[in-house]
Amino acid sequence: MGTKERRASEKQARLDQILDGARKMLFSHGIDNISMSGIAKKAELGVGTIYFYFQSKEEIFAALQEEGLSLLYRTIQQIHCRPVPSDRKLTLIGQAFYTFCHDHKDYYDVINYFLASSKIFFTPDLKNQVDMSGGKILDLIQKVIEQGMADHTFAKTDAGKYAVYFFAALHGVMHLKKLENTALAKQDHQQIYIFSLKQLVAGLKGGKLCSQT
Amino acid sequence: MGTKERRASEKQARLDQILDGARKMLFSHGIDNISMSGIAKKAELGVGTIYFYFQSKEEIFAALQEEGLSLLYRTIQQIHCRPVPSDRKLTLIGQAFYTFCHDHKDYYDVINYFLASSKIFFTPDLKNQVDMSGGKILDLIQKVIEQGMADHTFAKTDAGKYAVYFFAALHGVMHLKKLENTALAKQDHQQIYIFSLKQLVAGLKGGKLCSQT
Amino acid sequence: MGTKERRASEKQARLDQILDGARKMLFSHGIDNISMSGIAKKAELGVGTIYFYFQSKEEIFAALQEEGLSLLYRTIQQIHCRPVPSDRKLTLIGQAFYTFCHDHKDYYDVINYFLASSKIFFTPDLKNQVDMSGGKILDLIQKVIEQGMADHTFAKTDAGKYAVYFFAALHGVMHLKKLENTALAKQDHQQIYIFSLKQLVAGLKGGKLCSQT
Amino acid sequence: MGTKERRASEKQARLDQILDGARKMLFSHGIDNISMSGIAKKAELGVGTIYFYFQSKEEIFAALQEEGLSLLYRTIQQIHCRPVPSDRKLTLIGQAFYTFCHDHKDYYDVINYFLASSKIFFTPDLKNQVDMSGGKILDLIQKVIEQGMADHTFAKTDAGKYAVYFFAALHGVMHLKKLENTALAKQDHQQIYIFSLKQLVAGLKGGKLCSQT
DNA sequence: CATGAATGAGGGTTCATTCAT
DNA sequence: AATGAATGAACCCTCATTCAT
Repeated sequence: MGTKERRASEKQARLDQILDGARKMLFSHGIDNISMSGIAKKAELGVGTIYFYFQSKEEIFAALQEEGLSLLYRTIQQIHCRPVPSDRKLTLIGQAFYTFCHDHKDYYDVINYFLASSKIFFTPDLKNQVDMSGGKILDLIQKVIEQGMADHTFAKTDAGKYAVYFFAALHGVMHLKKLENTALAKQDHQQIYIFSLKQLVAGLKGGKLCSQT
Repeated sequence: MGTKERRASEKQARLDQILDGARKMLFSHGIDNISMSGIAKKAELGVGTIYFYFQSKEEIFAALQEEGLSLLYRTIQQIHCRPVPSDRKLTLIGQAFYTFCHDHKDYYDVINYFLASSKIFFTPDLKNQVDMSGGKILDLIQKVIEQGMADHTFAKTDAGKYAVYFFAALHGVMHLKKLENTALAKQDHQQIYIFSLKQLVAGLKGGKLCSQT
Repeated sequence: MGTKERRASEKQARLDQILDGARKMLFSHGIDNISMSGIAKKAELGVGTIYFYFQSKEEIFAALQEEGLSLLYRTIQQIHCRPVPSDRKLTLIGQAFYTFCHDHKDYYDVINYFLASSKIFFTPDLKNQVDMSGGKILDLIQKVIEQGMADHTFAKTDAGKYAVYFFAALHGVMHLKKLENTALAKQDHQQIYIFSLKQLVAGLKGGKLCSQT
Repeated sequence: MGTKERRASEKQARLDQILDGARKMLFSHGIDNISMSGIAKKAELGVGTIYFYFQSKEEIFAALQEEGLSLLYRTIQQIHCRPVPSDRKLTLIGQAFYTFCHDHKDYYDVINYFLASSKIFFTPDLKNQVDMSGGKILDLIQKVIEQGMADHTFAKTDAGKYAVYFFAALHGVMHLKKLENTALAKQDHQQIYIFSLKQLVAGLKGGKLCSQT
C-alpha cells in the first residue's frame, strides 16, 4: 500500500513535471511555438514518456488551459467571498479579469486557443474539464448576480444569461485589445474596458438608476 | 499612359485572380487548410507569382479579412441608411452581425484569425486595411448611437466607447458559441445572443427606461 | 510435485491469457494494428509480463499462426477421415482451404505475415512449431494422394512433391485475390479458384482421364 | 519549346534520380528498411522534393514494383517471341520466373509487398500500373496457351483462367521457399518448383499425354 | 513472478518561402 | 512578369523493448 501510494504520487510528480515543462515552453516561446519535443526537453523526459501521460498535444494544452481557468476561478472566488455589495463584487471581478489577461497573457492565449480554433476537438473528457473550470466561473458570476437580485441591489433578470453575457462581453472587449494600435488607436483600450465594465454592472441595476434621478 | 493603365488593370486582375483562388480555398477547405500551393492551383498561377503580389500568406489572409469586414460593413451600412429609430437600428445591426457570423462562417474565421493570434503582425500597410474596414464598422455604430442621442432615443454617453463596447460584447458572445455544447450546454446560445443584444440596446436608453415605468 | 504441477498449469494459464488477448486484438484490429501494449491490456496483464512468457512480438504472432494452422489442420483432418474417394477428398480439402481463408481472414493474414516477410526469423523453436502445424497439413495431403495412388484413383507420382505443389498452388491463387479488382477484374476470383482446384485434382489422375476418352 | 522539352526531360531525370535512390535503398537495405529520408539522401535531394514527385512512400514502392514487373515482363516477352513450341515456351517462362525471383529477390519482395499487405491501397492510378504490368504478364501467358491450343499442342481449356492458375501456382510455390528449412526440409525447393512447372505444363496437354502411353 | 513507466530513434508528411530560369 | 521545382526544418506521434522496483 505504501507502494501504491508512492506510485500515485510519482505519477502526479511526472504529470507536474510535464506540465512544468509545457508551462515553461508556453511562457518562454508562446503558444504558437510549443512542440512536443520541446516540452519533453524542458521536462527532461523522453517524448514517448509525454505520450504516456497525455494522449496528445491538445490534451496538454487543455491541461494548461485548465490551469489558467483554475487560476482565474480562484481569483474570482476570493472576491466572491468578500463581504462586499454585489455591484462592487462584479466590478472587482471584472477588474480581476482584466488583470488576469494582462498578468497571465500566456494563459489567456491558451484559453483563446480553444475558443478560436475553428475545429471542435472536445472529447467528452475535455468537455468535463471545461465544465469544471470555465463553467464554474460562469456559475460564480451567476451567483453574485442572484445575490444582488436577492438583496435588491440588482433588478430582476435572467441571472444565468446575464452571467454569460457579462463574461462574454468582457472577453470580447479584451479580445479587441489587438486593435488598440489600429482601429482603436483613437481611444485607450483600458478606458474602454472600464467603461464596458461599468455599463455591464449598471445594466443590472436597471430601475435603480432611475430612482436616483 | 495607356500602357501604364493597362499595367495597373492587369495588376489588379492578377490580384483578383489570386484572391479568387484564396477565397475558393477558404470556402472549400476552411482557414486551417489553406496552403499557398493550393491557392496557386485554384488561381491557375504559379506559386512564385503569388509571392510577387503578396509578401506572405498572412497578407493574403488580411486581404480576405478585408473582404469579410467589407461585406459586414456594407450590410451594416444598408441598415444604417434605413429610416428607422436608432434603437431599432442597433438591434438590426446586432442581428445582422449574428447572421453574418452564421452565413459567412469562413469570413468570420479569418477575422478571428488575426484577433486570436498571439502574434502581433500588423505592418503599417495592414494597419490601414483594418482602419478602413474594421474601424469603419465601429464608426457606423458610433454614428447610430450619436443619432440616437441627438434625437433623445438614447441617454447621453460616450458614443465612441459605447460603439466599441457594443461590438466587442456581441463579438464576445459569438465567440463563446464554441462552448454551446460544453459550458453553455444548459442554455441556448442564440437566446443568449438575443438577450445580450437587448441589454446592449437597453443600456443606451438609460433613464428612458425609467420614464416608461 | 503438487507445487511443480501448479506452477506448470499456472504458466499455461498465463500463456493462454496472453494468447487470448493477442487473438482478441487480431480479430478486432487486424494484424497491422496489434501492439504489445494492446495485447497486454486485453490480457489484463502488464507489458513486462508478456515479455516473460514470450521473447518478442514475433513469437506471439508465431503462436497465433500456429493456432490458425492448427485450425486448418483439424478441418482438413476431419475431411481426411471421411470414407470418400481420394479425388473427392482433395477437392473437399481445397474447398475447405478456400473457406478457411474467407472465414478466418485474420488467421490467414498471420500465416502470410511470416510467408511474406522478407526477413527470415525462424529460431529453432519456431521451426518446430511450423513443422508441427504447417508440415502436418502437407503430410495429410500427401497421405490422401498416396491413398489415391494405392487404390488407383490417381496415377503414380511423387506424392510428397505433389502435396506441396497442391497446397502451394492453391495458396498462390488465394494470394492473388488482392488483384481481383485490378489485374483480375475481367474474371471472378472464385471461379479461378474452382478451376485451379479441378486442374490440380485432375492432374493427379493422369492416364485415368485418357481411359475415359 | 526547347524549354518545354528540357523541362520534361529534367522532370524525368528527377524521377529517375529518385527511383535510383529508392532502388539503391531497396537493394542495400531491403524493403522493410526503406525510409523516405533514406531515399532522399541516396538521391541527393531534399525530402520535400521527393514528395513533389511522388505523393507517398507507397507510390514509390508502386513504381519500384512496376520496375520489377516490367523487367519480368520483358524477360517473358523475349521468350514469347522465340520460335519454340508452346509447351516449351511455358516451361521457359516458368524457369524465367524462378530465375527472376532468385536474381531479383528485392524486386520480388516489392511485388509481394502489395500482394501481402492486408490493406487495400490501390488508388485508381496505381490500379492502372498493375493492369499495365502484372496484367500484361498474364496476357502473355494466356497468349502462349492460346497458341498451344491453336496448334493442338494443348487441349482445349479456358486460357484466361489457366494463365492465372499457372502464374498463381508458380508464385505460390515460390512463396513457400521461406519454408525450405522448416516444413520443406525433407525436400529440395528447386526440385519442387521444377516438378510443379512440369505438372502445370502437362496439365495443358490433357489427352495428349495419353496418346503417348 | 509481475509490473508499467520510460525510452528515443524513427516513422511519414507538410509547407511557406526562395530563386534560377 | 511569371514560373514551379527545390528546400529542409519542423511537425506530431508510435511502439517494441527494457529494467528497477
